[in-house]
Amino acid sequence: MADTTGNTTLRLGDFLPYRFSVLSNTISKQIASRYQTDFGLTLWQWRVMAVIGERTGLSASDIVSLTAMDKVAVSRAVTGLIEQGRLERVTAAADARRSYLHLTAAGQDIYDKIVPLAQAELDRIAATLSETEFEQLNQILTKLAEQASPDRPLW
Amino acid sequence: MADTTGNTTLRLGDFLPYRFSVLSNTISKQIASRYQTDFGLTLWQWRVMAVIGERTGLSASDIVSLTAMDKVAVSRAVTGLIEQGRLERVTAAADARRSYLHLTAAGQDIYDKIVPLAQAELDRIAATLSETEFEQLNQILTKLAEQASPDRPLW
DNA sequence: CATGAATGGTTTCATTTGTAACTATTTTGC
DNA sequence: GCAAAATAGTTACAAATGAAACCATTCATG
Repeated sequence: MADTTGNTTLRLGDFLPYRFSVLSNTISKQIASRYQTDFGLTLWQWRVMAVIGERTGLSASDIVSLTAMDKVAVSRAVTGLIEQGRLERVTAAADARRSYLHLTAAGQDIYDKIVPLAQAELDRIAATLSETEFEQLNQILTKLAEQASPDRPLW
Repeated sequence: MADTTGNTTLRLGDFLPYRFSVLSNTISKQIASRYQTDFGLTLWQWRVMAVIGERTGLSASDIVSLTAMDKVAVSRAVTGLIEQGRLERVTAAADARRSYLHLTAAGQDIYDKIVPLAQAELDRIAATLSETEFEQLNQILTKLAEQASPDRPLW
């Protein structure tokens, strides 16, 4: 406590939220550009595919409540995927407002291609860290995420 | 290794880059909205102020090379800050292309208000974690950042 | 069983952001 | 000392994003 004014100057480059944001955006952009050039997918389209690939038949609003995407983003991603023939929509018999989403064969195809790719990205990240650090990071993220948005179930 | 196809389905909600991105965006949005409502600053305007507050007289391109912002973003942020009377620009005597940036009195004023606020945010984050976890996180971020963009000096 | 509220999803419009081209000035190489 | 390349910064335009209004349908209530 060398500063009695309370106005220590802030070192932006050391400031955790800033570093966090920069790093996260760097990683996201790399991933996004890869998915774009290799598969013509936006990050959000990929996220929608990832959710449906994991559990088929969910509706758009299921995706909204399961992820951090908002409904407009999901709607647009879904529209794009359908145009690309990678997703199909089946109106629910019981409720004409909602529809269930499924990967088409083509969709499943690239899903199967991307999953190992995503796994490889994760491995690349993990490789930078020791085993313990990797676990620590996951734990820390869980804590921070709970704190940052206590309301939203993580999954 | 229960899956011999290689196509383990991916759990998006557990996928580190995804979690990273969601968390970082949540935090950034909270901060941004605070700075916006309390001071009428965008996140980028604040970042420019933070850099200049720390070291006065830098040029826009110095900021670009020091931070992860690109030159258009910096240019726009600087323009905005000048319009708000929080930053001033002095063309360099030796080189008419560049100009040196300084906080005005008004700028210094809100800088001095924001710094403790930012500090408080950091404390709030730190409070979620144990002392060790906090250090671990910083170390891990450093490692990951080096890996993610080996080129850019951290500061 | 009709009316108002709620839900699922899309569309519209304004704002933000990114890319590329551009102006002005300075530097480099001959 | 002059043309070509480089640098600082801005502008113009396209694409991405977010907020709010908007349909259509279903649910809840009297």
